[in-house]
Amino acid sequence: MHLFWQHGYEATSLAMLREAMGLTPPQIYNAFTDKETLFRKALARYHETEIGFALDALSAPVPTHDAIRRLLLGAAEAYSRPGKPGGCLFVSGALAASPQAQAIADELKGYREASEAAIAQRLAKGQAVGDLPEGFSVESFAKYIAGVMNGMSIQARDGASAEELRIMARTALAALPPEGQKRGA
Amino acid sequence: MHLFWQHGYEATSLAMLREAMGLTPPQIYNAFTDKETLFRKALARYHETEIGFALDALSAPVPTHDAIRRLLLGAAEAYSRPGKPGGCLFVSGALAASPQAQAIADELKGYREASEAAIAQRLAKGQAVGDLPEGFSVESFAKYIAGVMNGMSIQARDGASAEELRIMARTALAALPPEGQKRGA
DNA sequence: AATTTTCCATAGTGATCGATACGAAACCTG
DNA sequence: CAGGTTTCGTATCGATCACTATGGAAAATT
Repeated sequence: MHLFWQHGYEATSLAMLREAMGLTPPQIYNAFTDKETLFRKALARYHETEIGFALDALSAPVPTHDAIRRLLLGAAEAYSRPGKPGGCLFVSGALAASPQAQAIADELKGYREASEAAIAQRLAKGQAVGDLPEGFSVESFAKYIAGVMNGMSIQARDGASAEELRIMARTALAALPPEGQKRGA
Repeated sequence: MHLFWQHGYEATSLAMLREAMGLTPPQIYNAFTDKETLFRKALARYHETEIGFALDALSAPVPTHDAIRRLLLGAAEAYSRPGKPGGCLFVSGALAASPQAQAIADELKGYREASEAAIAQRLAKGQAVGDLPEGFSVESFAKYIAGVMNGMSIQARDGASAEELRIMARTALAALPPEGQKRGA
């Protein structure tokens, strides 16, 4: 997973994986069928172990502003963990790919779009309970938040520290519209 | 240039370049020495022809807010031009690379860092003339703006339209601090 | 203990990578 | 029109890619 995260799908060779896992080629193919299946297993593991912060943030019983804050600050931390490749595997894994690996690139694009959709859903919920103004486009803002996270992923890859990413996250939060009036307030 | 932009440095094969340029392999190597030099030529051409908006925006004799607005709206347009690969070559060219192509990845990282530095320089100039508050960190905000542009590049690659990118740009601009008092005003 | 069976690492498969050696065609000179 | 030179495309180079067939060692059974 770390190799795919660091070098991307295509640039990670079987020889690198073999050495890192301490397995012989037949062992790898017995266990994972082929390289593409192995990569998908790595994606699933990444989803489970590295970016739980996102689901946690979006499903936490807190006001919408706080949920988005948790999301962005969680990303700042997850994208700059010591000992891990910087950024997000969903971005680094295959942003540009050869025609043969188009299916992999599309799969990662699907993950990114799912993230954006999850943000939009959380914003829509916030709008429904009055955390956000009526005339507010949740889709547009979700695209902004998802885009900022993608940008943080690249900044992390370029060496940005956790603190620098946190500052970027807090700056991005300033674009949120002022908190709406709660119905009961 | 379009092939490198679309598929990245490593995933673009000589066979693809040969077909696209209508040249034989020796012609390519006579003209460009090797693949790496050809890529650097493509980078230079990209810098000259596709992203002049950035230098224009940062050097325009307008208030700082307007300069940053021009920068982000210019990116929205440049990253979604019809007939061109989406996003920015400096991001798509080699975000993740094999160990053999580390030099290329580092070069692109250098371009990204130079962009961020140029933004910081423009913000510092704005702070000097009172467009921005005193206690404002130009480095942090430059990292935010550069990060947003990188994020726009990925959103564009995922199919975001020019209008969607413009909305993202305007949303990002809302994070700018309120315009400071001009000295003479 | 002898024999069979199972398993697994080594060695190699065809394909493709970036890059180039060689033969043919074209061209300028005498 | 002949000779010498230069240019240029084909065919191929060694290396590496993802992937697999095969030989030999270990294990299991009689």
